Amino acid sequence: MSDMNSSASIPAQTTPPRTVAEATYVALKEDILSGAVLPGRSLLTRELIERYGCGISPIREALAKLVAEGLLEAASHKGVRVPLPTVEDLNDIYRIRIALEREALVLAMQHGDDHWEGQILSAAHRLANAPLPEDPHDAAALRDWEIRHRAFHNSLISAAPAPRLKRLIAQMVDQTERYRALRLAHFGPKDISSFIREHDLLRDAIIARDPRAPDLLAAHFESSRDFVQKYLETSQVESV
Amino acid sequence: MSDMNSSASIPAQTTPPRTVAEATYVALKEDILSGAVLPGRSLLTRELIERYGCGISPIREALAKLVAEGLLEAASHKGVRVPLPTVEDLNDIYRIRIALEREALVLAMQHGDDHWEGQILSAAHRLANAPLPEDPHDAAALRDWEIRHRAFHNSLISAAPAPRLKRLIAQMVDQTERYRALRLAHFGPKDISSFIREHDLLRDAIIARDPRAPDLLAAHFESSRDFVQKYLETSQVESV
DNA sequence: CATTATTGGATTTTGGAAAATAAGTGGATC
DNA sequence: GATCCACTTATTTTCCAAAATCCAATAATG
Repeated sequence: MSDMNSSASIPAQTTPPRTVAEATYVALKEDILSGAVLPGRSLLTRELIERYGCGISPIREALAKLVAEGLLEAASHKGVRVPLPTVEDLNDIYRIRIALEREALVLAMQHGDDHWEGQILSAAHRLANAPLPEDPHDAAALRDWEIRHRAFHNSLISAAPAPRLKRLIAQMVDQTERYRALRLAHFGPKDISSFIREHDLLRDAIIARDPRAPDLLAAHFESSRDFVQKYLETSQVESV
Repeated sequence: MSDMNSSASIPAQTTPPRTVAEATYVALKEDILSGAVLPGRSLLTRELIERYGCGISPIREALAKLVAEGLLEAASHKGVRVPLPTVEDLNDIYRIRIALEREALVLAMQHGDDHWEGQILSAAHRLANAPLPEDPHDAAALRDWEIRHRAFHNSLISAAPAPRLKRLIAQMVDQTERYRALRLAHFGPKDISSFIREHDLLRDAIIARDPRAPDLLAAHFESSRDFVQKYLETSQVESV
């Protein structure tokens, strides 16, 4: 009971994969989000079998799941590939995420009790204690910060009694993760302090049940989107 | 070139299934939405193979896709089943749908041209010309009305340049379809005329770019949700 | 020379059979 | 009489080989 939630070995309450297909799904997803599999290039079944050391069926099942989530795109008889990052796609994704998270936050603020508030304060504290490193190449520290950042945003809407809504939000969070590298690579000290302030304001507004909190959350995501968009446009020419 | 788009043989631009898995997916989905496979009962792979006359692989792929869409729920090593309809689930689904469609409508009203307006007027006309039958047991007429109703709502947001958003909305529409039977069975003359009026107001507000149109759309869905909810609560005891 | 068929190789898709897991059953023990 | 354990059955999950399909390069034709 002492270390049920304190264990930070694995983000969230990751249940151990019960089938090969699940394990493959998790591994493949991580490789997509981390950028290990390049956008645009189509994934060959044969290579995937070697890489993840299993048969066709689990691969196929994992691919189908990722396609349904939108993390991969498929053309019949032509394989699957990671969609290319574009400004249009970025806007499309953030628009959905903002609409859904706003809804979830309203719900959470209606139904959340003091236990929920405690979770938010705890997650905010843990986020504040792992500041973004000045050096954008410190992968381990960046990853740690990302996990805590995710945990913070997750805590905000955790009290919403809407499992489908929360599952959809999780999917959109994954989608925005695809742009993670682009975002973290360009973080400067000024952006960091601005981000921290937004998080603090958000936390306080939510705890105080300030009706403007959902707008703050939306604005937070919009600034995050704009930040990525700025560097996506410039790097558009370089890549591919 | 003459009849590229004019052919109305099949609703929407239903591309013919290119693989067995696709065909199975479509058939199984239709069976779920129409209520042919009962909620709660777990689907046996063996039975599905017989029913749809194919091997395991396409079945498995179709199931995976439907699970990812939320139309089926799966437990590891314990098969899949149609989720039981509940008031909580209904609210969860409609909450998502309303948030997303509102967003899409705002976008469509910004980007829609007169071609889009024409599509709306056309779809509205076709909906008005196929009034809901007085007899709630006229399955063919009900189905025809449903198709036109869907086409109308689809036309409203068709101009939104947001493929991911529209795909997600389509998924949510499917989810609400699960409650189709419950909704159509209890439609009375009063409900019908009320529905028609809401559609007309919506059409006019959107064409006129009335900023209150998104609110009208949300209210339309809310009344639809409340209608289903009323009869879901009473029938909860009977079934299962 | 441009355009259309053909062919070969690569890739996806499928069906069935084997392995792994969960559920059900009966009997022995306390 | 109730509980637990070993065993049997049912079901899901996985693997693999064969069939269907697609793509690109080549040959043939006007």
